[in-house]
Amino acid sequence: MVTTQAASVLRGSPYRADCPTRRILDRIGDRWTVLIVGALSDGSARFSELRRRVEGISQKMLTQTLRGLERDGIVSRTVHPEVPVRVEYALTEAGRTLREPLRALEEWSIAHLGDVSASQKAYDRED
Amino acid sequence: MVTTQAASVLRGSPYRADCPTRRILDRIGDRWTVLIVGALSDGSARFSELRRRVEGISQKMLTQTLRGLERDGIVSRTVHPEVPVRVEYALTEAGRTLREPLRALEEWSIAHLGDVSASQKAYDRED
DNA sequence: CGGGATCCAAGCAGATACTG
DNA sequence: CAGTATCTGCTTGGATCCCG
Repeated sequence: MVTTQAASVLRGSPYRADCPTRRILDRIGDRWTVLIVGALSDGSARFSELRRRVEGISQKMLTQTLRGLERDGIVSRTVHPEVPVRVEYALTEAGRTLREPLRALEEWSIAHLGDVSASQKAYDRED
Repeated sequence: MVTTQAASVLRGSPYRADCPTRRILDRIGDRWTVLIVGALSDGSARFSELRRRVEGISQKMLTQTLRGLERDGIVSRTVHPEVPVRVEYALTEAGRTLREPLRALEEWSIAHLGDVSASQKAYDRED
């Protein structure tokens, strides 16, 4: 989507496809972005190290997500032309400022995980 | 995945599939949740009103997302058995506390949209 | 080591038709 | 009005192979 529909959607009010929040959410909502930003919060890391930190991610998704983050200026990519190539990834300044809102979300998650789980169980039991 | 791998993943450190943040992100990252929560921040609304506020959403996705949010205890659903049925949706207490972290994310988006766009253009131009 | 390219399966989401 | 049900296309993402 966001192809032919995009044009017609652009008319609208808030909560629209062109809304900045929407743009960012499309990025951070992709399941891996937050994990990668989190993994890089401790400091820079190379490709294989990231792959180990973000357990469960495939090589394809790691590459793809990193490209997107690099494109958005959230992550920097540095190639060291050594014998076996070494590539370092790190948060940019913008990336570091993103940690705060993400942490807020994480704290909410931790604080409400119990409530959410309980609510889910209650919902599934009846109905 | 998360099937056979899940067991082996459970050993791990942070950034795992069972991590609370991950659970929440799977929910808010689904493209519509944040928009709906935002639309309900102004107060309760009925189905058709929500559909108008969150422009571009299909009836199916609105229903589906609302069910998920109701299950998570973030949104409440009240059926008024009147002549034409009237269904009111509103944020629960938990839902209201979620507005804050989401707003933080939104503010970051607005603050950095320019940087991100510029970075994207620069990235696309070269390379 | 750090990917790029390709193939393919599963799930997500839109359009449409029907219901209490 | 507020959905449910179904059919179907398209995207997402894993697996695999290959390259500098």
